[in-house]
This record gives sequence, C-alpha cells and structure tokens, in this order.
Amino acid sequence: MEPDRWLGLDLRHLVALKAIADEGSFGRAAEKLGYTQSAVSQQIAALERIVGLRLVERPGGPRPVSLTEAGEILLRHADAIQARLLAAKADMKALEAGDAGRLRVGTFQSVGVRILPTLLRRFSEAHPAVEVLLRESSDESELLEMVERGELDLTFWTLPTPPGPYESVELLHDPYVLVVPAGSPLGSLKRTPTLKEIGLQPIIGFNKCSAMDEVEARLASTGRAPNIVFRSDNNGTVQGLVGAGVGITVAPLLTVDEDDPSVEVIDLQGRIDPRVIGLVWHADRHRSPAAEAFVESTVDICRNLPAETAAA
Amino acid sequence: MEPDRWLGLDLRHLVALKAIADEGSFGRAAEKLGYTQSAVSQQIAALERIVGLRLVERPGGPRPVSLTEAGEILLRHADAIQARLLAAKADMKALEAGDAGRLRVGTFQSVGVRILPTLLRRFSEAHPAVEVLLRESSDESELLEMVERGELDLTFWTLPTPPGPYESVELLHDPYVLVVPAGSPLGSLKRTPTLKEIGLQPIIGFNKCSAMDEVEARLASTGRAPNIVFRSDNNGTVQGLVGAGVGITVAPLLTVDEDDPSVEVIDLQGRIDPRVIGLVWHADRHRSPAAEAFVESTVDICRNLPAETAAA
DNA sequence: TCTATCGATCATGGAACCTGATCGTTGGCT
DNA sequence: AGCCAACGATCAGGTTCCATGATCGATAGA
Repeated sequence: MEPDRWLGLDLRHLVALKAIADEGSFGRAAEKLGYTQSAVSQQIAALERIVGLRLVERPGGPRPVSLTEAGEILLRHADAIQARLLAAKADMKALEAGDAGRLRVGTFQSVGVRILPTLLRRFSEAHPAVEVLLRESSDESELLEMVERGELDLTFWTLPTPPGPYESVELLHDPYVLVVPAGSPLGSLKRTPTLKEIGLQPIIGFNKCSAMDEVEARLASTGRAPNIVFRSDNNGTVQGLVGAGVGITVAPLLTVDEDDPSVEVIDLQGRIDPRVIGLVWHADRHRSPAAEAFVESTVDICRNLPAETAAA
Repeated sequence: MEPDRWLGLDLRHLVALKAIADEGSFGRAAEKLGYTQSAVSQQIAALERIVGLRLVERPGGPRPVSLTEAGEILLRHADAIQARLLAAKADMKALEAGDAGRLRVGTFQSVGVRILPTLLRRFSEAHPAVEVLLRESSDESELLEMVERGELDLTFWTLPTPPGPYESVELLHDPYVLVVPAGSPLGSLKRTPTLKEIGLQPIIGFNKCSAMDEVEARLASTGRAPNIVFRSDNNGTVQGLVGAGVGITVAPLLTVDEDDPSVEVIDLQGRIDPRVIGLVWHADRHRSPAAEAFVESTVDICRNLPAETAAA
C-alpha cells in the first residue's frame, strides 16, 4: 500500500500557515511561534510540496505576503483540524481525571446571577469530587468557539447555535420586557406600549449581545432606527441608567432586577419572541459522567423555575 | 509561546491506531500499512506519550490486542481528522484542475435510470471541459462517507442526511407505489389496498436500501412483520419477479418501469410518505464553479419533471 | 519443558525539522 | 546610480524522530 503523502503532513506547518495569514510576514509569524524565519520558510515550502500548489504569495522586498486562494481554502480546513485535535486532547484530559476532575462551563451575566448559585450548590452536594470552573464572557461567540476547541466542556447559550459541531438542550424561555424609570409616562399606560412607541424613546443598550441585536432588529422593523444613547456590557449599569431617567431599555427578563424600586418592569405581551437559553456542548466529544450529570442538574433546576421562564 | 506537544503529533500514528483496532494485532496492522511491527510499536508508544494515556491493551503472548476506552474515543477523533484532511486534499486537487477537471458524483439505480441521462446530456453541452465521473452504489451509506472524505464531490441521496458535515438541496418527491402482477386480485380492487392487506402478501424486497427500510417499518406497524420472500439489489429483478407472480412489492415510483405490461402500478394515495431525493455535498469543502453548476442544472431538470415527482 | 505467537526494546541509518549565516529581491531615499 | 532597510529563499550543519532488522521478554498450548 502506497502511503498518502498528505498523511505525512506536519500539523505544525498548518499552524505556521495560519500565523503567516495573521501576521502577513514570515518573520513575524516565526517570532510568534518561537521559530526562526528560515524554519517557517522551509515549513511552508514543505507544505507547498505536499499540496502541489502555491499557498503564499511572496511579492519580494519589504511588502507583506498574503495567502493564495488555495492557501485560504486550506486554512479553513486547517482550523477545523486543529480544533478537532484540541477537542480530542480535552477528551483525553477529562478521561484521565476520571470521576473527579474539572468541568469547565461557559456562562454570561444573566445566567450567572439567576441560575448558577442554586445550580452550583446542588451540583456540588451531589458531586463533591467535581470541580466546576466557570468562564464568564460578555462576548457570547467566544464561548462557543471555546467549546469547539475543547477549552470549555459546556456553555450556556442563547439558542439556536450556529452551524457547527454542537448539540444543545433547551433550558428556559426568557421573555423580553420593557424597563422604564419608575413613574414614567410609558409605565402609566393602561395597555402594553407598541414597539413604535418604544422606538421613539432614548434607549440604553448592551454591547456584543445577541439579545440586543434582536431588540434592535425588532425596533428597526417599525421603520425607524432605534436611538441608542448609551451601551454597556453590564446589566446593572444599564438598569441604573434607566432608573436615573437617562433612557429606557428592552431586555430579557433574566437580565433585570425586578426588585429595583427605581424602575418599572413591563411585560411586552409577546411583541418580541422570548430568547431561548440552553446548554451547549461539542457534538463529537466524549461526554464524561460529570458533564452528563451537570446537564441533568441544570435541566432539573430550570424546570422548577417560575412558570414564565420555564421551557418545559 | 510553548509549543503544544499535541500539534507535534504525527497523523500517521493515528492511522496506525486505526489499523490496530481493525486488525487486533500490531504485526498485521504493520503489514497492512507497509511498516514493520517494530515501527508500529514505536508509533503507538510515541502516541501514548503525547496523549498521556494507555491507548492499546497488550495482553501479551499470542492474544489479540484491543483499544482502551481512551483509544476508542481518540479513534473517533482520528477518523474525523483524517476525513477532513482528505476533504482538504480533494479541494486542492479540484482547485488545481481549475475550470476543467473532474466532478465525481455518487448515484444509485433509480436516479441513474431516470434523471442522469437528461442531466448529463445538458450539463455536458453547457460545460464541455468538465468530466463527470459517476460512482454508483447500491449501498447508500457508502456514498455519504465518500463525500465526507472528499472522494466524491456530490451525491444523490435520500434525504434527510444523518448528522455530519453535509449540505443538501431537495430535488424531487418520489412516492411509494404498489407493484402487483398484471390481473391480480389486489390490482382489481376499486379502492386503494390498506397496508394490512398488502402486508399479508409475499413481498419482494431490496437489499441495503433506506426506501425498503421505510416500507418494512410501515408494513410492520400494522402489527405483523412483512413476509419478505426474496431480496435483490436490482430494480429490474424485483419487478421481474413481481411480473412472474412470485410476490408483490412496494417501491418508490422512480424504481419502477411503468411501461412493463406484466405488472400493474398502484398509487398508494399517501399511505406511505414519499421519499425525498436530493443532492448532497460536503458542508466544509470549497465548492468549485463546476459543482455549483451541476447542482443548478440538476435542480432545473428536476423542477421540470412530471408533476407527481417534482419537489417545488 | 519446548514451541509458537506476540509486542517491546535496542542499535543504527535516513529523513526531516530547526538554527544561524548568507544571498537575492524590492522599495525608498539621497 | 548607489546605498540601506526589510523581506524571503537557500545553504550548511546539528538534532530529533521515523523506520528497519535483530533480539529479548511474555504468554498460551502441547
């Protein structure tokens, strides 16, 4: 049987290709990876011999290099191969840890405040040997990428997930509500304000948050772009500004502190579909008993949340 | 930046792991791959050092070896990584070929007879530089696997596809029909026979065919396992035996020659949902202009098929 | 105990990765 | 035009790792 020369390909050479694409220079790619420029030059030459195509355009002189079309296409495959390898690595580490060990869970603000305290208490009582490591991010897409690369075992997520190696379970529906300063005109209406009425107000928004994207899209569909006067990553900041009369906000219920006397929380009565929060994991990774148990505990707890947020 | 030892992993060592799993022996795996037993022993030892876990159980003496749980899990990742690498290789080859080149298309019998002649004639007229290579299989799952490994660029398939890196487009709905010998009692009924009535007859079936699985499941749901008296891979053989009075069959319309005077074809009036035939490709591969054009041509032709088989 | 069937390890050669030095290409400036 | 700086390619050589062939250790069976 003749060996396929592609199987002799060195994965580090694919990593070099990516570094070159990022840096636009063999020299800086080498520095980033801890090699000499000469090594990187030879790595790419070896890769090009295997592939049979030019992968990098070298214009010569002091100009930056760039990937060819072939190089760009190969790079996409290279990224996926690397992610899969890292997922394998994570599986091996989890297996090594056995029943004890770590469970790395991604989360974001509102989940952190409302679900995690109860969840962690209950899970730790049932599985004292498992250490749950939390990774909070205000940038949701980062969490999903970390799941793909095996850097997180699980993550809370606003469903549906984008195309990729993911599986998920629905936890709860989180309805959008209108948050206005206490005693404001909108809050005194005997009916639910229309989206058009809401869109005329100054709006306090969130950064890099799929929930905010959804709100902006729905408000914009009334024919007028919403007037976002301020953005923050922090739920408390947003609500504080609303309470101070700077503006209003439309946000998922989980992000809102309903006991805050400076604001009034108004049910939008289905004017915007609720977001669905779920738990996501890597479809192709081995699921440890700890991860399975964590998913079950989370589903249980969310099933017993107040009725307006339960998924089942 | 410290290099991750996993990135220094040699893909050929993952291939060796698979060969050992298949053969149950370092020696036979070595022979299959064209190495010595010593090389394979050292490859696995190197792999185990990187992974940090035992991957193969070696009982010693003349007993077969087997993969550990860690080995089995890693092997799943290894398979996916290899498939992805082969898909990359196929993309590079397709890119090298440019506008000319080959388009490898998977197909099965009924598609072959009914759609391909027209399709190939039209496509060749429009794209004379593209050579379409057909691969017919009576085992459908083989076609999809070849798409994943970049061995086929496209395949006809009975939708939906299983989970995996696939994308597809619906081409046509192919209704199930009852095929009975000409002049038979079932054919003389003034109404559509029930599934229960059909299930009481001797049935001629297909091998390894999702359509047949569907029929058997539906017939079995009447409470009685269908009496399959003969199976064949060949549409013509099945129909010939029906015409000869050996039994009847329930089959997708595309597999049936309606002009055959020895049989009668009876519409089942929705008693079994029609199968949906589509065209499938690898979601993560680069789509060449030729492949794009082939998909378009196929969709066009199927849109203009007789009404009872059109999808749109 | 002996034999056969295994995989592990040893000694060694060859291939490939990597470093450091040098050469060739290009643009910009004087 | 000449010089300089910023690049990547190539060369020479050292190190690491892959693979072969021989030998050793483990196990089952007669």
